[in-house]
Amino acid sequence: MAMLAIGRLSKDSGVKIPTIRYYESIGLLPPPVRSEGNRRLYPPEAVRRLRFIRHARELGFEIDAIRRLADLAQDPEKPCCEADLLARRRLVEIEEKISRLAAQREELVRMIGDCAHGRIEECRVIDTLDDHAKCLHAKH
Amino acid sequence: MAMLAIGRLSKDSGVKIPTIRYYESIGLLPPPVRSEGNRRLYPPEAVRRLRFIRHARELGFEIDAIRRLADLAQDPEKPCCEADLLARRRLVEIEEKISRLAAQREELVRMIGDCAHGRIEECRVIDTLDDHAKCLHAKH
DNA sequence: CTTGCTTCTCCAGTGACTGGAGATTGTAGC
DNA sequence: GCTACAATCTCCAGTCACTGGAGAAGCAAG
Repeated sequence: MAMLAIGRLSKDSGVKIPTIRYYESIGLLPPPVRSEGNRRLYPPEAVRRLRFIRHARELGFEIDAIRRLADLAQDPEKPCCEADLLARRRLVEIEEKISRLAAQREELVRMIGDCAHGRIEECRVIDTLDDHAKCLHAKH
Repeated sequence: MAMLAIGRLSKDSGVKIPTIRYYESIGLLPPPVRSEGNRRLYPPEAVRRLRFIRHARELGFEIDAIRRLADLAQDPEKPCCEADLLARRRLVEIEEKISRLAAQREELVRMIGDCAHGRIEECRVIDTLDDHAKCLHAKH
């Protein structure tokens, strides 16, 4: 089986070279064998592992969670409740983030809409920032 | 007028003491006068300025933007188009973030819903992470 | 043999804080 | 005045997940 240089692995997986090295340094990606000239040489499976990691990152999982997910993926016999739990946890996080952002959006829209585009003195944007009591929602 | 110690300012503004010192170090908050014993002594207006900053942070503005907003707030005669622009820019950012999160949410919900809670081998969560082609949307 | 590409290691920077160590200052009670 | 104890001081390191630069070495083609 043909081994891959880091540049090739990077292209095939969509993960940048420094990031691959970073993942190795934190133990997320196992250290590969080296060539005589000290270059990293990866087995073809590394592409799959890195794609897995990338995909999980794109869904916003933290490195620690990915470590666990990736370990689980190696072990087909285990029950999948932990994977499920991690996914649900991430989902809760996402929903919290969305509602926080939605509250921010609402207030910004109101600030911008109210603004008469005159001088700072009567600017709703500055005015609202200046006095939190002028927000409809104190939730953010 | 009574000057405030940093602990008092912190309580009145809702900004933690180390954060206040940090804001000073990056030039967001002007360095206050010092007591004989080298303690920071703030004028009462500092409370308002810090609340302004906190409110803007809660709306997700970056420090650089807040610097500009806070400077504008000092100058009632200026036109408010810059404040308006900064707010609109932040709004666009928020909307982008929300749509990215919504896409993540959608995929996670699908992964979790499809999962039969059996072994990893047939786990939809792991399976989907493993093969991005199994996502409906490649958008995240 | 030279040119240019890839890779190597090490280190510093990002943003916005947060917290700890160890020293000093201020204050309240006795 | 003395003793606790609280508040504050400075400096530095850590957070998270990378990202990029410097300078050196290896490698492939012409």
